[in-house]
Amino acid sequence: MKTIEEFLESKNIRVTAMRLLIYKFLAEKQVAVTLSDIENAFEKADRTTLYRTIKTFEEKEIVHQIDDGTGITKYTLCEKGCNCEIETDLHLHFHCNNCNETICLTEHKIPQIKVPDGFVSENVNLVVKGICDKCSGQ
Amino acid sequence: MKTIEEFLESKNIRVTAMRLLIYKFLAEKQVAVTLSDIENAFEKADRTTLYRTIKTFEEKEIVHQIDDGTGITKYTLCEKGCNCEIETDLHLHFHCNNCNETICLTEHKIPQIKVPDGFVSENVNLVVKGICDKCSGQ
DNA sequence: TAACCAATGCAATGGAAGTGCATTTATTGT
DNA sequence: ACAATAAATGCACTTCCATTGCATTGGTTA
Repeated sequence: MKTIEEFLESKNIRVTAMRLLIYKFLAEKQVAVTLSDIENAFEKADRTTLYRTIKTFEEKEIVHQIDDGTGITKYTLCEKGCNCEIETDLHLHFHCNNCNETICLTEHKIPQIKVPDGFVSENVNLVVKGICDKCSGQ
Repeated sequence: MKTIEEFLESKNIRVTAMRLLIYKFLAEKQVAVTLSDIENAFEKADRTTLYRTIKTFEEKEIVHQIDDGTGITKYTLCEKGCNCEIETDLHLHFHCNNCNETICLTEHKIPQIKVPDGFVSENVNLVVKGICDKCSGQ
């Protein structure tokens, strides 16, 4: 069990207080968060810092974006089984129309999508919308 | 073969010159268009009018939105086989990373997506990114 | 023809993404 | 330990798209 500091360093991310806080914030969230979510959680921090921190995390591949169709970019930590650095990885995300939360179903694989002749598939974004387990009362 | 006027009226959309022009513009486009695309095509028209016209078309279900991950909403005419008013319809869209165009592959059905227990799927948005047939040279 | 309602146009707002630059903080070499 | 260097942070600003309020135009109907 590595510490967060060691983990960040292993990814060539310089450890700062702010980055540790943002990482912990993302880690304890079970859902994808927007920049504003992070902003609200750390009122002292500047929006730009958060923006660039997330961007750094993305480049170092410990965070990936989710476009769930709400028009606002969301972010979530990459987990085991999340090969988001691989172009052909299929991102399956679920957006709850009730609580408005978006989660990453990394363990839930779906079949390869076929495209018509002449088309070359490089990347697939799949967002399922509906009611999540918490809101459906199960 | 109904005229456009008759078609719009059958959908309870009042026919105006502007609406006819916008409808024709959408009809002759083979790809999904942004508001700005329409704006550029009709320099005389106000952006608001275009925006509200598209919104009316959406409400009357002759146009549907596409979120292809570029961050800019695109629109396209619903066609035969496009049951976008049905919640469970699977929207398959293809976004070309080369020419940046997005098309609606309505004839291309894909299998039902399964979600974990407790989750209720109401709607699926699937965007495949890659190289389109024109750009792949086939 | 007057009254009404929808469509249009203008102006302005809001939210999110992104950038330039100065400042602070951390790292490296001597 | 200290100077030189590079990265991280904070502030201000810009841009782009989506959206709304309000006044005006235009078409329908009684």
